[in-house]
Formats: sequence, C-alpha cells, structure tokens
Amino acid sequence: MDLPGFGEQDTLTQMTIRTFSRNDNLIETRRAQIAISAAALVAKHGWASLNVRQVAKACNIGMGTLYHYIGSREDILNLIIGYGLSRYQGFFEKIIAARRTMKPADSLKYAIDLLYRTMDSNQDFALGFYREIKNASVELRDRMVEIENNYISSFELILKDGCENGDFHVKNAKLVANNIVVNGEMWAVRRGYLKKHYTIDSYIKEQTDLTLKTIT
Amino acid sequence: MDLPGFGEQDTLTQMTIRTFSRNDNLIETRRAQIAISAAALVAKHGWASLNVRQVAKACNIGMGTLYHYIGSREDILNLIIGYGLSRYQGFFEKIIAARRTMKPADSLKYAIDLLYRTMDSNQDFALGFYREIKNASVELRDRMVEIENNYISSFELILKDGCENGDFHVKNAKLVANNIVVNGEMWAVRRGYLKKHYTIDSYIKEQTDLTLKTIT
Amino acid sequence: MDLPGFGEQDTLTQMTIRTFSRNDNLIETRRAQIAISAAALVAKHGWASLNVRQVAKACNIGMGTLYHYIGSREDILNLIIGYGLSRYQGFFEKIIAARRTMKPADSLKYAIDLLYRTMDSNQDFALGFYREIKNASVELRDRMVEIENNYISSFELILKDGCENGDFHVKNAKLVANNIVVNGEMWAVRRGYLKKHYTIDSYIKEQTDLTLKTIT
Amino acid sequence: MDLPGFGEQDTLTQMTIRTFSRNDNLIETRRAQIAISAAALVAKHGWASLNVRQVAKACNIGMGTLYHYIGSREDILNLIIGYGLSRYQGFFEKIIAARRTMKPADSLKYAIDLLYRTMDSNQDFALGFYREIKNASVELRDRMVEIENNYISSFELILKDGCENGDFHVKNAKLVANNIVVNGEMWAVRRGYLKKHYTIDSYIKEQTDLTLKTIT
DNA sequence: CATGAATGAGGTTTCATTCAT
DNA sequence: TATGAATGAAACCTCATTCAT
Repeated sequence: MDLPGFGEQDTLTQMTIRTFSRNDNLIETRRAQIAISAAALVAKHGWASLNVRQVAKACNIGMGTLYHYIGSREDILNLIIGYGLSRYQGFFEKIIAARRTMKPADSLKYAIDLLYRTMDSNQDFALGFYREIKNASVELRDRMVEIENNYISSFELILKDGCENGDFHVKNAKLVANNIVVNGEMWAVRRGYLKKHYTIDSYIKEQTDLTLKTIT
Repeated sequence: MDLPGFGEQDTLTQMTIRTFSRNDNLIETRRAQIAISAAALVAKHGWASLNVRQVAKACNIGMGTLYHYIGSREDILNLIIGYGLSRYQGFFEKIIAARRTMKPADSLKYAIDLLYRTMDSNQDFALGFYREIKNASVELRDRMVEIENNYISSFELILKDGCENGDFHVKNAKLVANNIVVNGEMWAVRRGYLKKHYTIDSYIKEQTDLTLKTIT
Repeated sequence: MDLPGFGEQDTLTQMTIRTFSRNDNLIETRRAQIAISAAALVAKHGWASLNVRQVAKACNIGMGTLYHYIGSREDILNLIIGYGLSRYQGFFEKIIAARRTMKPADSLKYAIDLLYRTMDSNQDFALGFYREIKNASVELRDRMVEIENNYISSFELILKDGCENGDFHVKNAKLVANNIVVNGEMWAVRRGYLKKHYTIDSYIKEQTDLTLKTIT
Repeated sequence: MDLPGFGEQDTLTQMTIRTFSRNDNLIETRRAQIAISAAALVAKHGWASLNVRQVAKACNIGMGTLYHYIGSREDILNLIIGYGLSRYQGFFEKIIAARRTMKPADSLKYAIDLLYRTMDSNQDFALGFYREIKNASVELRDRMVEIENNYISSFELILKDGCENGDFHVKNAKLVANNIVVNGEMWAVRRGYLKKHYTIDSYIKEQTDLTLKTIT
C-alpha cells in the first residue's frame, strides 16, 4: 500500500502492491483498466458502496484475476488516486516553463486553462480525490495534500510575479490562488450543477475574467 | 423569484423513519443526539468506515436503543443531513429582510457573514453534506441540491439588486453567486488547509473583499 | 412453565407461571385475554412470527403489563394451549355418561358431534395445537399427545361397545377411531379448503355417514 | 377435468432466489443438499427454532457458501417446499395411465399405494408442508394448495369412474377423496403415533380396506 | 495466468426481557 | 399495578479474501 512519490515514476507497475504477476506490461494494462473502471464507479456511487465484485465485473475479469493486480480492496482506491495523480504529471514543469517565457497575465491564463482542462478530462479521478480523501491511505492523503499545495503555490508564484512587475495588484495572493484551484476542482465536483449553465470553455473564460478583475 | 420547498420541515421527529417510539419529545432529543455524535464521526473518518456500534457508543446508548430511533444504518446519514439542513432554517427569511432594509453592498456583506458563520458552526454537517451526498437518500439528495440552489439564488438576487441601482457591475451574477457559496462551503470542507492561514473572521473579511473587487 | 394436569384444575391462574400479581381474578381475566388474542395471531401467522409486542398490542396492554402475567414468550404458547385444553374439559365425562345411557350408534353420533363442534368453536386453538406442537414445552407436548390418545381411546371404546352387542362390525377399531379424531381436527386445520364445500353441520353429517358405512 | 400448473417447474435452479452463482449443476446439487438437511431439522424442531448456522453446519458448508444459494433465511423454507413438491412429480401422469388401463378399484388401490408410499419416503417434506405452510411464500403456498387440490381431484375422478361403471357407490366423492389424501398426509404428520401401531404396509392395507368399505 | 466457489470474521438488525417511573 | 424506553445477546447477512482447479 505504498504509493509512488510524485514525479518519481510514471507507472502503476511500480506501485508496491503485492502481486503474483511478473509481466510488467500486463500489470500496467490491468491496473490502468482497474483504475479507470473503478474511478467511474466511485464517482457514481461513492467508495462506501463499491465492492470488489463490481470492479471485477466492470473490468470483465474474474475475482481471482483482480486479486493478482491488487492486494486488497483499499488498493483499488490507491490505484485510482495513483493513476489520477499520474495524469497531473508535467503540470509543474509546464508552469515553470510558462513563467520563463510568458508575461504573468498570460502565464496565469495558461495555467488556469491547463488545470481546468485537466480536471475536465479527469473528472472521475478529481471527484474521487475530493470525496474519498478520508478513505485513502495516510501516505496518499499526504501526497494529495502536498500536490494540492503545490498547485496553489504555483498560482501564488505567478501572482507574485505579476505584483513584482506591476501587472497585478493582489493583497492576498494565497487566497486568490486557493480560490483558483478550488474553482477548478469544483468543475469536477459540482459538474451536475455547473454543466447546466456552462461548457468547459465558457467556464474557463468566465472564471478567468473574474479572477483578473480581482487582481488588477 | 421564489424559494420553494424550504422550511416545510422543522423537526427530526417528522422524518419518515420507522420507529416504535411514540414520545415525540424524546424522539427529537435522541435523534439530535445521534445526528451530532454521528456527524462528528463521519466528518472525521468518512461514512464508509462508520459502523453503528461506534455511533451507539458515541451516544452512550445501547445498540437496541439506537435502533428505536433509526430504521437502518442508512438512516443515520439521513439524520445527519436532515439535522444539518434544519440548521440553515431562517437564512432566507433573514436575507429577504436584509434586502428590504439595507443597501445591496451591506446586504451582500451581511449574507456572506451569515452563511460563512453558519458553515463554521456546523462544520461537521457541512462536510458531511459535501462528501457523503452520494450515500444519502434520493429525497434528501434532492433537498440538498434545492437548498444549495436557493443559496446561490439568494446571492444572485442581491447582486442583481446592486446592478439595478448601479452599485454593482456584474456580467455573470450566477457564477459570482456560485463562487460565494462554494467558498463558504470550502471553509468547512477544506478546514485542514484554510485554518492554517485564516480565522473565520479573516476568511470572511478577505473573501468579501475579493468578491467586492469582482463586482465593482 | 408447568402446565395443569388435565381435569385437575380449571383455571389459568393456577398455572405455575412466575408473576408478580396477587389478584387471582385479574390474573384469570388477563391470561384468558392473552390466550385468545395470541391464539388468533398464531392461527393466522404461525408461532414463528409472533412477537410479544404484537401480543401486548392485541391485548391493549403494555409490554410490562404483559410480563406480569407471563414469565417468557414461550408461556404465551403454553397459555394458548392451556386455555385451549381447558375448553375440552368435560368431554370424557359426557362420553362416559353417553355410553351408559345410549346405544353405541347414538353414542358414536353424539361423540362425533360433540368433538367436531368443539373443534369448530375453538378453531384457533385446535389449529395452534396441530401446527405448533413442536414448539410447545415437553410437558405440554406430552399432555397434548395424552389428550389426543384419550380422544381416540374414547371412540375406540364406543366402537368396541358396538362390536360386543353386535351393532358394529369393525376389524380395526383403533384406526377407525384415529380417523374420526383426525377428521375432526381437520375441520380446524383445513378450514380454508373444507369451508368452501361444507358447513359444520353438513361436515358432521357426511363424515358420520361415511364412518357408519365403515363399521356396519 | 384438468390439472393445471403442475409439472411446469422441475428444478430448484429455476426458483427465483437471488444468487451470485452461475453454475446450474452446482446450484441444483447444493440446493437439494440444503433442502434435505434443512427439512430434517424443520421436521424435528420446527421452523421457528431453525437458525441458518445450524443449516450450514448440517450441510457441512460455511455460512457464506450457504448464502450463495439462498437469498435469506426464508428461502430455506421455500427450498424445502420447492424440493418437496418436485418429489411428487409424475404422480398425475401415473394416475392418468392407471385409469386407462385398470379397473377403478385397482386404480384406487394403486393410487393410494403410490401416494402413501410417497408420503412415507418424503416424511420430512410432507411434515414441513403441513406445519409450516403459514411461513412459506405466497407463491409456494398457492402451489401447495393447488397440488393438494389436484391430489383430491385425482381420487375424485377415480371414484367417479367407479360410480359410472357401477363398481362403486359413493354419495360424496369429494369428501371421500379428501379423507384419502388427508390420511396419507397423516402418515407423515402423525408418524409418532401411527408408527407405534402400523408399518407403512399395514397402514396402506387397512386404510384401503376402510375406504373400500365406504364406497361399495 | 485466469477463474469463481468457498470461507468466516465482522457488520447490521431484531426482539425477548428488564426496570425505573 | 401499569408502563414503554432501554438493553444486549443472538440472530441474520455481507463481502473481502483465498485457493484448488
């Protein structure tokens, strides 16, 4: 029930889950399959009512087979979160690069767009993170908190960049950064409500506008 | 605009839970006791890992007694949510009164203050709502969605008031209103993070300031 | 959980059931009330699904009150059976008297009529006996078997009387007697079927006719 | 006359009991095993005091395994009755064949012999039917009543055959038929009493003789 | 490597019985 | 004497996990 440190590795294969399998390719495939199927189920019905039989069925594999790729039910959640986190790989590198090459306002727009679209294309995982964090292992919980903090810090840095060069005027960059990240997560968490009124494009545009009004 | 369906039910006694007991006062007391104890447990460990024995113990009552006031484990969640929702009673009446007697900017400040402090003093319930909505009964789920919509609508109305008399300039009142409510809920949901940096007072002040910058 | 020997006593009061009550009249009244109400419930839904709350409710008394008149749930069954058995009081005396004063054929008709009408007016109890004998206490079970044997013996004696004086010709009096008693019990047990085709009067007449054809 | 609805269902597999298992052969085997073991327990101690652990133990399977083949405790009773009813398959076909090829008196003797021996070799099930019918599902209850009616009808038809060709003289064929069937059931229900005095052979012979005296 | 039947620990639920009022 | 809320033992039932095939 050990999880990969962030950025340290790319694969589910390396997750230290007890398994009998020796074929890394197969492990990778199966675990991704499990993560995706289970994430959809968890997003729909919650972790509490997920049972392993359901997962096996959703994966079109037998119970025994499922247990070749996980060590326990809890590992399913870890797999979901591990797989989900891997989707956010590269965010920080891209932000760092953006800060070097763009003006703060453009960096900010770019970062919001990048984050919100990631949330959009990984809704099930984002929702799972948000709702089921209490049920995740301590290690994963810590990693999730850390990653979220990193997101916020990234935006904080961009905002500070803008303040330094006079483009932005922000009293409380930390809170603005927090709100940006939260509103991104909400696109996944409150999708039932928000999708009645917005598309991902209009949501990004309007939230970006509101943010910009806040800081200029 | 109309806020349908709110305030129809004040008491836990009237919840349609099978019980043998006939003493309404006692039912009310016990159910509140159960809701409060269980909400704390759920906020701490999540619904998935709550078991009824824990709840009985936390209430200092026997298993059998517990089952005189609930029909099944699931009813515990319904009780939490039902009790939690009852805490928000009166919000709308107060907002309506405020809109009549105050200027839009003051109404807005007042409403934010009222909502955020309600979230603060009902953190366990707010957290429960947010996280465990998937596990609640359809009936309660609908009521929760409705109430949240009503909150958003309340803020939307205040914002529109301000636009009409020229105090505010908002392009997308609905989204601003949504963000206000979400940020209130976040005080309960993300308390682990936010309380490191803010008190409820400073959080209210700073979020209010940011909102005002957005709309003026 | 001791039951009265047959004929030895008339009252439910004397049943050795632990109780706090000292008022014999009340005890008698309450126990009869319990026996009758419970017998109806048992006849309708079976002993397995009878619960003491139901009985208390059917008697219009509280749970605690019920337990002043019984020592345990099992005593309810004993009360039913004890009360039911008391209804058959006097059968044997009447049969003995009949044998002295009537011719065998008339004794037989009389005895069948008496038994079957007793079954008819005590259907709930007869049905309870039949169905729930397995759940009764060993003592009651023995007493029920004994009483049934006595019924059969009574008919056997009448049949033997008739053989001796040449009125009847029966090879197997015991089996004929057995069948007579069984058919009486069936009026209560199979009432759903039999009442579609017979009244108690026609049932007695036709069964008596068939029996007479068998033995003459 | 027609015997509707019989023979429609041969297998326990087809019984509408929720189960996870997909191997019909195994289901059939296990359910038969459960039905037989449980029937013996019910015959001995009654349905009221049967608990599922006992059944699992009697079947030499674990609790969980038991619940793969039943959905609830009540299904055990349904299984017993369903299995029991399946034992009476073929009775009607044989009777129809007998009526074509034998004289009424021989048909009657044959049918009694067949029915009573079936009761003898399925005592536990017959007893269960009789005593626990109140606890069975409505569906099964209806089927039991129907089958019993069909038995009675079969005998009624044979008796009518005999009346038509002058071999029998019966005023009330329905009641005679009813008594024949009841006396067969009694061999299972009252075995404690009857086996003291009769073997199955002598019981069949003597009851047949009594019946023949009734109708000639 | 794949399977799904078997398992039993641990959860949920019931209900006979008690006892303070 | 009457009550019914409180109790917990014992029942029912589920489901993560194992293992023989």
